[in-house]
Amino acid sequence: MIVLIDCNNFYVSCERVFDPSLQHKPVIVLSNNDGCAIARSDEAKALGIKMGAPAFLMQDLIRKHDVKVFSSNYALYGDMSAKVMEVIRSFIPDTEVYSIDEIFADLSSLTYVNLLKLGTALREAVMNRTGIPVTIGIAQTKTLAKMANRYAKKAPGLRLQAAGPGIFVAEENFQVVEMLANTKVEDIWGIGPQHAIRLQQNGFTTAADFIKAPEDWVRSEMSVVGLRTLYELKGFSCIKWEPLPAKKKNICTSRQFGKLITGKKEVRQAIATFASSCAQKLRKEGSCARKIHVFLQTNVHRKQDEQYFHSVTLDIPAPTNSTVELLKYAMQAMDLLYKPGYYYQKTGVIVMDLVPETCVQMALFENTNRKKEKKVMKTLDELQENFGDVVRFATQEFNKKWNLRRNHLSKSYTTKFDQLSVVNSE
DNA sequence: TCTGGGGTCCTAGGACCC
DNA sequence: TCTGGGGTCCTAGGACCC
Repeated sequence: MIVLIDCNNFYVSCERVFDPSLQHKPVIVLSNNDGCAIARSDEAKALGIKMGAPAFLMQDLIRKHDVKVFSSNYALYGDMSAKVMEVIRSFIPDTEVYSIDEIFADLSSLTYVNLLKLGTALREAVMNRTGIPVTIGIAQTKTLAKMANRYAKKAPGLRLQAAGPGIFVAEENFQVVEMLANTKVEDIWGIGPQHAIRLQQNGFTTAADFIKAPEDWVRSEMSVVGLRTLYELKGFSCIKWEPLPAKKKNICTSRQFGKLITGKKEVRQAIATFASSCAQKLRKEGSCARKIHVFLQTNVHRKQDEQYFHSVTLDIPAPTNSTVELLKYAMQAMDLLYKPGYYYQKTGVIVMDLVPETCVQMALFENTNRKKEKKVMKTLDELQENFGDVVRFATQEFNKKWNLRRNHLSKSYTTKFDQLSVVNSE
């Protein structure tokens, strides 16, 4: 059996841990630039605030209902996530971290356990040790566990058996049947809006309908991905178990600007900053890139402006994770991309075609001193690790005009000593 | 004035090879 | 009058996830 543990309204719950006065109040956390709502408390959802809703359209609602608003604080959420995962692993060693707020655990190595009791114990332990509320779904496969988890959250009135608060166990056949019958196709993990429409058009409304669909039809309409989902729902595991995070194949850093920019200098600063961030992420992964892709675009939502969407991909002769080299190529790309006269809103750098740094093929005419450069990068990473963003390459500059808006940032409770407040005396 | 930022996998079709 | 057959690699685009 597979367990899926999912943190409830995770970013909001993190903010609540450090400010208990936020309990029972509508709270939302905004995306970068304070753009859209990306996490909502139950109270905020009840007010009709949708996932991804733009903040500037909700100003009245926020004022009227005194919604508490936060800029996203990823350093904090990352730390809290690690703590939650640690608690889970202390119960079940075989786990797969699926996202910042979700973790799968495989129970097959455990001898007989009462699943409902296990779920209850997990919820209580995570709450006691981290303050984060979680929901638990237990079933035969990952897809079914996902569904059980969702079912525990969304359909409390319908659950007949095998449920505690925030838990649903789909173990016996009748429990699975009940869950499938009460789950719509669009709520199945792996079925997005496009496939949901196609399924509905063909008379498949619920998961119980979908499970009866002919396999060759599913294969031709939804490819092998859809077929895997179908098998998973029938109780046959066919989604890979990945206990260790796989190495990334692409790494991307991109942002919208705090305000529209036009100048080449600002665009250059931004691209340099993102390229340098990609280089850092690459070194952390232990990978080198063979290609770099840079894109630059205007704001699609501003119909009155002339639009510009362009990108360039450059091959890198010898795979690298050196900031110096990546900056060089990023600047070449930037010169190809930038055209004056547009109001730019967003740019980004993607490093692609990654290879492990241990098996990097040298270029034919090597002219950089790799050993020396590696030392410089190592020092740079250590400085960053210990003191934050204190050293930069000249092109990045300081005093950015286009910095993110983060007007509602909570304190860095877990990462900065001077902002620490005593929360938990455990 | 203001609309996120990451990722993955699969498929079809073109280019190219013998 | 005739116009092969089989393969690989790469890329763009679509669909999905959080």
